Amino acid sequence: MLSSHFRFEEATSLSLISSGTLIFAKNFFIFTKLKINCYTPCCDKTKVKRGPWSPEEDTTLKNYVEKNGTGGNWITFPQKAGLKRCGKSCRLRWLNYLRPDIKHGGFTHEEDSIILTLYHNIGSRWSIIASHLPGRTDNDVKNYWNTKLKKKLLTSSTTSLTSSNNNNFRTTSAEDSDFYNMLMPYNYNPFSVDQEMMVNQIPNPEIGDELINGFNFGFGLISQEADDVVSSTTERLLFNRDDLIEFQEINPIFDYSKYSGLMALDNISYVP
DNA sequence: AACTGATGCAACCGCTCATGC
DNA sequence: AGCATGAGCGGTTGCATCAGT
Repeated sequence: MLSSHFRFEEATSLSLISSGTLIFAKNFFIFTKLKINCYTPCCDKTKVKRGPWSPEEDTTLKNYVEKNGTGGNWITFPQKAGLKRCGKSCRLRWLNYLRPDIKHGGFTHEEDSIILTLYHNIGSRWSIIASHLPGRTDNDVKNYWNTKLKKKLLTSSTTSLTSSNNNNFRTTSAEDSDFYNMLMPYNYNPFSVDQEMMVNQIPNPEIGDELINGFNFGFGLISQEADDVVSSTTERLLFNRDDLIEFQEINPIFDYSKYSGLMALDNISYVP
């Protein structure tokens, strides 16, 4: 049994522009496609061990993988390796902790910069972001963002606002200043020319042009035909260049040339 | 020293995606 | 085309540790 339907919902969008100003753009209508389907648990949770892994379990898992590989099937892995764990738990433990190429320890300034750039461009696609940071896992990056980087970003922007009457980035500490320099447009481009740059923003005329540049997390879809465009697509949309050109024909205010390549949209804001 | 709230991070959960039949 | 299954993802939770009182 599989069914799906669409939903419009009112939402609040957090926008951060390059001057460090935080703006809440209210009354967006977020368009989401909902799917309702059957979900089959991967294992019987009453029969597997849960919680933190013991050193013995780690050794068993590591030894087995080093000798035999993962076998390409994590569901049957615990039985073969002699572990009383869920296959998903084994996979997670290996990928996030036991893999030999995992990098532990603090993130560098350069890594911060890469995370910020990618988060700006593609949002919380942690696996994609992690793929640009050798040795880092999606879980690592996600935790780092949620516990440190996000706060650092907000603190830094607040400091800038309170310490400056103009758009200069005068801050109260060298650390904040360095962090702000990192937020300025930089040259890091995670995608090759062939892969094309992914962008996920459409400027929203309801908010104003000043939000188009810099760190703009708000976007809108404009035109009466928006509903048709949206309905013909699926969630996690990826538009190619032809799509963008077509999109511009429908929405003259949208300048596709600003978006060289693919555009990823999870939620599409709809201005009725 | 004892308590309490904050923080960091490993692990889990629920879901979608991809693939094969 | 539709279904079943396993892999992978992102959000959330639980718990150990830390810092402050």
